[in-house]
Amino acid sequence: MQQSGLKAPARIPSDPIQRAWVALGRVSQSVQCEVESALKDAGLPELSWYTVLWELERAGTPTRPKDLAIPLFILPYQLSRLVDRMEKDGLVKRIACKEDKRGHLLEPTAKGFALRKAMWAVYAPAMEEALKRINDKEALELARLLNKLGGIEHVDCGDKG
Amino acid sequence: MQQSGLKAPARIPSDPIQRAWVALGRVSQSVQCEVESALKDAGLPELSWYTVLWELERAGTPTRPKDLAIPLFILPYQLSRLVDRMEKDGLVKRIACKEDKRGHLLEPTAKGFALRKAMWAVYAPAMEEALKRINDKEALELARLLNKLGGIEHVDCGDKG
DNA sequence: CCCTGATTGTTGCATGCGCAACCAAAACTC
DNA sequence: GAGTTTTGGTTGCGCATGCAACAATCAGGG
Repeated sequence: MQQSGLKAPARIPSDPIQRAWVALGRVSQSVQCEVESALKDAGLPELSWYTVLWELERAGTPTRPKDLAIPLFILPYQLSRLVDRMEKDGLVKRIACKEDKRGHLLEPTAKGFALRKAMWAVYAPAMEEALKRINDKEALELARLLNKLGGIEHVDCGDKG
Repeated sequence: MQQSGLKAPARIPSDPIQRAWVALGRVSQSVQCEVESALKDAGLPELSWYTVLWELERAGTPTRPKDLAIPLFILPYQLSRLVDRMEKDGLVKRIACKEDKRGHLLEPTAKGFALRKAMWAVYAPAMEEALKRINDKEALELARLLNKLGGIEHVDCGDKG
């Protein structure tokens, strides 16, 4: 009396999958935390602020929130409030959008540019430190596996010099 | 006039390191989100609740918060409030600790056991689904690289049957 | 025993977040 | 071009979170 083998869609993840899941959760939390701490200790804002500033800078031109929300993996209302805070701190400004009066364009201020640069000066070494246990070859292999896992294409992360 | 090469501690992460960093951030967020959504859609609480219940169940005996906080990568005040909510829902109970009157022991209730089981029925397939793009061999390699990166030893993640 | 210091756990407060409702402008339909 | 739907973005509310201060107990001297 053999079971069909087609009915049961392996409901229990294999041990290797479970190991990968656990490692992913713990290690990402751990390194994320390390870098965030470095920024906080330097009296700088959190990484999401950097990412917004970096995306705006990279775009090179005032950008709609909706065009930022997707690459940032962020929900519209999250971005809305993030921009609220950043605008209050004078890092970005909302400027009117003539083509679509519902929205607006986001543009970093001089202070915004300066802050991104200051953050990178802390962010970069912190990233280096957090990932120091693997070498470049391992890092590439790790990135490859992660991207295969997530089906995500390559994106830049920050300043190159 | 050659630079010493000893002074400058590579402050800019190499491209492979940056790629690994970005991939780690995005992919971990993405798969974490996927699994949390599955639980939410099933009307179940979030993963941290599962993890607490699982650790308690795994211990097999009433356990001090401090002995949970470390393996859970959680701060004492976070655990304190998490237990508040779980206790209010009748999933765990705080029982007096004779040896140390400062603290107490945590014990899952019958409802707590049942909930963990119900969550695993959703959690396991969701994990499987979220990680389906890699096979077992790749998962092992991924786990190995992540653990090397984080310097973290193996831990179980949940029910095996 | 009393004093000091470390450990264990909780809490007040301000801030942040998720959700669902909401508004205004655009786009589409007839 | 009035009516409906969709899109872009914000907001009120309740809950969660981080931080720093706090209380209570324990442990180790003198």
